[in-house]
Amino acid sequence: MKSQAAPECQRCAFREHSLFKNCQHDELLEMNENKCFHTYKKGQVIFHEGNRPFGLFCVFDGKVKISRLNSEGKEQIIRLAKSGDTLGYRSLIENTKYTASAVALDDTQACFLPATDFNHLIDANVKVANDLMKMLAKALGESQERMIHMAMKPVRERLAEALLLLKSTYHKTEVADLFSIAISREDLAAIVGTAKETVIRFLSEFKEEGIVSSHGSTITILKPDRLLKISQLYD
Amino acid sequence: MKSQAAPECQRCAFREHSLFKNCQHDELLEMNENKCFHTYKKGQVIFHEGNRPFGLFCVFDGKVKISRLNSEGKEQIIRLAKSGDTLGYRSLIENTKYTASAVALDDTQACFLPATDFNHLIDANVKVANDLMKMLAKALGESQERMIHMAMKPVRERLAEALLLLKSTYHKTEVADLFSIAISREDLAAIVGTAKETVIRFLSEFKEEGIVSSHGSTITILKPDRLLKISQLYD
DNA sequence: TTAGAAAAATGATAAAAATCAGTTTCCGGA
DNA sequence: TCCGGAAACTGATTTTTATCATTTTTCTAA
Repeated sequence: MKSQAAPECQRCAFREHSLFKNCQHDELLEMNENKCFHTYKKGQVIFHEGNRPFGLFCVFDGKVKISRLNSEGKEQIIRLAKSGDTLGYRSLIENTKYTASAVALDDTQACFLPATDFNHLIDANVKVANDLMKMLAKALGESQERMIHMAMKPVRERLAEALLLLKSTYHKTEVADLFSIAISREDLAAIVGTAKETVIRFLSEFKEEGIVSSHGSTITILKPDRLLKISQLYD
Repeated sequence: MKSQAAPECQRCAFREHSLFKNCQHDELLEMNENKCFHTYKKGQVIFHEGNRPFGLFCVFDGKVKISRLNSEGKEQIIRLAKSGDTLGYRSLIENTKYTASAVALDDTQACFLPATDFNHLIDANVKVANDLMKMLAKALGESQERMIHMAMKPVRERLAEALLLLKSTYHKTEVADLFSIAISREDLAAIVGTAKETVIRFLSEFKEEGIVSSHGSTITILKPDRLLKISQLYD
């Protein structure tokens, strides 16, 4: 991986769709001064469950999973983060320890904004505070939706949903064609909330039905519309 | 049920533990002017999934379930609300339709604050806005926790957890003794996320083990500590 | 290019939970 | 207090998912 220079906040391509879209120019300059640029190899831990948060992470490049392990070592992925997404804001607001860990799924670059700067920003800029509030509300809605799906939908439908989630997280909209992703069956099972063998079995079904194809760990979605229908069977 | 006069916000006993704990006196007076007091019989709908929110509800007396139905008519309870709790704030902030319905579990009284007043309040009072932000963050944490438990914990443990949730929601701390609650097995199953027969079976196990007792729909928790242990088996 | 390890895939079986079909208990009103 | 409907409970069975064991495929690095 070639090392890159830290991107400047005021020129960051992802800012327009991030929490910082309503920052003023001087605020961006200050943020840019105080932030700290980090790179993480695939599989590396960005922060760890139980630790105290000292600031906010903002993903610049790569993908991140936010997940929790239970006492038996089974993992559940809570959400995925991509460029422009922020990590750790909930613990920061609640002023509690991290309740989940963040791990790079690909080689990842992220900026770190110290807690004091973050707090100062939301105190100073009402627009940003409002955007943060909306972000929380949106995340809450998504989390409740997910909770309900865990309780009510069988694995086959949750798997269809998970594949569509991956598509929407990873797909570059410019590319019109088929969507492919390399993901371990273990990670996929940790999103769906099931065992990896069960994921493999339903994936095999999807393959037989011509909905997806696969080679090694790479899954190609052939018919996203079919997946959508499957995921909505009991809505 | 004897009809009561609408309580005054500025004297409301639940205000200290509510979203409005940091309201100023004049704000409370104005809120009191603009609010609208409602009473609901047990089982009555307070708001309905799919409808547009026009304001915020604040429970004065009684208990409320917030839940969703799937296409097969199966219900999942998202959360319970009691005196001092607010309903509908997420939809209001996101400016979207309700994604769940609120139904009175007992005879319930609630105040309704129009959206414009609510919005005006959080624009005018930074403390309230901050409390709202913290409330959202807390709710998000709880929702994620619940999602993870749905995915990772078996029914027996989720039932133990649900019984403790009911205890913490309904129990008046003054009363030191045993906690009892009348709740239909159907509602209990809708909290746990399982079938009512399954709830009944595990309740029978708990009874055999002397952890709870029951008569009709009333469940008495004899050994809350045992429930806590059971609920934490795989944490 | 090929050996060996890791991950995907498949098969067999066990465990957990849902569903269906009853029976018993509870509770409110005549 | 007795009757009837509703809800709690129990049992039998099926369905769904997890687990364990094994084979096959893929990927990597010598």
